[in-house]
Amino acid sequence: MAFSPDRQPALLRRSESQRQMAKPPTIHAVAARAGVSTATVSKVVNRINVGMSETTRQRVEEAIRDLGYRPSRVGRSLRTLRRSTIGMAIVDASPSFLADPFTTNLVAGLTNHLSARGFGLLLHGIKPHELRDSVLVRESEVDALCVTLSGSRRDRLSYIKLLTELGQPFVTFQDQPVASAKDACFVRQDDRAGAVGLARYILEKRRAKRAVMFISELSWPAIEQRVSGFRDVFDDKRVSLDLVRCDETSSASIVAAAEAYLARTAPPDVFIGQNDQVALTVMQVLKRHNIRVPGDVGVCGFNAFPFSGFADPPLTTARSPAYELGQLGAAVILDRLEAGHFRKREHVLAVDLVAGASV
Amino acid sequence: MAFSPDRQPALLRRSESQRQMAKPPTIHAVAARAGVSTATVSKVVNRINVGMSETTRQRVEEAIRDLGYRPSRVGRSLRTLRRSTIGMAIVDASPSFLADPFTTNLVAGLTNHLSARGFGLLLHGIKPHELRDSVLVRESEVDALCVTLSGSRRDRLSYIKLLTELGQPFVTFQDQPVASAKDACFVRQDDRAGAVGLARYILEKRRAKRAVMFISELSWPAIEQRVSGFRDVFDDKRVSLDLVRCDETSSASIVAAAEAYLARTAPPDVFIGQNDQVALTVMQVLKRHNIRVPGDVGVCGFNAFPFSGFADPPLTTARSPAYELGQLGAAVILDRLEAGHFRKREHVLAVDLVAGASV
DNA sequence: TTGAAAGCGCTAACAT
DNA sequence: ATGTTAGCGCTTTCAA
Repeated sequence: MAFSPDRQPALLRRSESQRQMAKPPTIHAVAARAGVSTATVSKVVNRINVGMSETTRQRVEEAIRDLGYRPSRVGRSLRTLRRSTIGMAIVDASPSFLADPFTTNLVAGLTNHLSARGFGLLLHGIKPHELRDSVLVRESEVDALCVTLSGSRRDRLSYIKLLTELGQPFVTFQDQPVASAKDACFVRQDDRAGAVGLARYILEKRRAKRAVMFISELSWPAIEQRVSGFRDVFDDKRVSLDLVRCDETSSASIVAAAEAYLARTAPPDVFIGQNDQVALTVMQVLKRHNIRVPGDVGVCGFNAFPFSGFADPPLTTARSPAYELGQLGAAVILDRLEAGHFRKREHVLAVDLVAGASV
Repeated sequence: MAFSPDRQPALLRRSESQRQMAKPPTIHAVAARAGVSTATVSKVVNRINVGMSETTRQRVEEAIRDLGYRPSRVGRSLRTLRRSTIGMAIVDASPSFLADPFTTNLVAGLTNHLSARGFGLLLHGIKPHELRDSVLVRESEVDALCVTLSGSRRDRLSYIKLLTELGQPFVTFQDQPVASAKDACFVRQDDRAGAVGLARYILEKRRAKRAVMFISELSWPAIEQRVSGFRDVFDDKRVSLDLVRCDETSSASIVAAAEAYLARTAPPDVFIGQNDQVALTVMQVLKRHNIRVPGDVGVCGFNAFPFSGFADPPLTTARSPAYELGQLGAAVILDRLEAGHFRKREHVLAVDLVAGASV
């Protein structure tokens, strides 16, 4: 039965105009060439070799090689209702959402674990107000979702509600468990305990009455936990804690905030950065003001990213197991897909003190 | 016609045992609920509203909302033969392949551009010898590929040959054009010119007879270009250039290499890092040896990652437009998909000198 | 203004 | 040991 050109759908006509785009061979082409049925080809591709003659297998493999056949994951997914793909949504206002070493290592841990098991990671950076309209939410294309959220507690709850309504399992990183999210798992590190450890260490090393912490304008759950950890220890010991907000993705903004703070008050006893980048930047400002670290003031960061140890002095900080969190999240979600439910609602990894020489 | 349970495929049976996994509503469910055909639902979903009654549209939208229907991208892709997904393969030996700020910014630029246009980015970190067996290569699941390659020129050529044979368009980042790759585009920055600029700047600022450059064990095309740029200028002015190899992903390895170098010879006039991390780490080692920068020796890096400016002294380096490369790569590949061919074989972005105070 | 129907590439139960 | 067949969810042409 010959098709008249007009009967062809517009889409196919368009792609036909793309000369380079020779249509890739399908399982039918392989079957025809090998002189077998598509079912047989499928079995060879999927290594279901029970009771298949060696010669047939070889003929099929030859045909696959000759034609350069690559099975279409789309066809398979439609049939099996599995996509072997996990979506990762990083909800962040900054276009350089991937610039933070924490996120970066998290994603690396995720992909490495997933890749090794034949799963792909579909990455999406999403602006906070765009989550509802994002492809990941609007359309169904992954087996499960991973998210790192930002914004106020209220915002985050609304995102979690939105995700829950999708009816897809998801893992959130660095967020507190939410009971109403039934098919979700909360993977995080113990930021609070990490901050408590740092705070105690600081008070061991030096007498302190005043501390200041530089944090981001955008609220992140992990940062709130860190603040709360510091505050608990400091309150107990009657140490005051100022909070200074800045755009932590911009060194200029951190510098400006530090300069402004130093202009308006005498140096405190301790400067705390919400992460290492902030702490190191503040340390440079202190140097320019001839304020010695740790002589005059102490400085500490958070995350222990690789080069924090090579600052001068080496930064006192806490090691965030970001890569491990990513791996764990991947493992947890693959297990969920197998078992049909999350075995635990929450996983918490420890944060260890890294004693530098800046406190 | 009733199905006996036994007739159900194993896969469906298995997923049935996953109680939480209620099968998501399909376009048929929506059609049934709205009392229209699937064709009509499809038109509503895709906003093809020509000649559709307002009431029908509303009924359909209501049904969509009531059921929480999300169109399946798999079904659509199978029909349209488009996946709206770009694969990104980062061929790197290190499991923390995403840790490098350059790569990180590249990927951020890619996803941001793609996300905004409804495309997803499927991320895969791949070990050099595993490319041939990776899902991205073995199976067909994306419209096009992006790659950053590593290894010797010969290795890279073999990867490019492999990718060419897939019959899929691809973009490589930071690699030299290869004529035999017909349906490929080479997007890179002018590393060579960047190095030439740095070398000239160094020789303007100080008399130098000996330079040493710390580079990675694994060969990267961009690094080769940088070496070649430095060498050209230095050869011309009779400045010697030693190359020292180390594992640039490990600060311990950089430190060890620097210590070993200093133990075996007098300090040279200039230390060059293949990137900022290497340069900053070397600078710390110099400090510990009481070798002043830039008093005794000059130091320069490459990439100008955000915190290189806050080292002490601020690092002299060259700004790599990694984020822009990612955006450009995305734009180039989407255009290829539309036009049917790459309009240019190569795109080169400039690398600008960042004069710090370390030279 | 709407619907019927074909078919995208693949898998797996069942028949042969 | 291999083949037949139905159908996964969707889009689009053409008919009504």
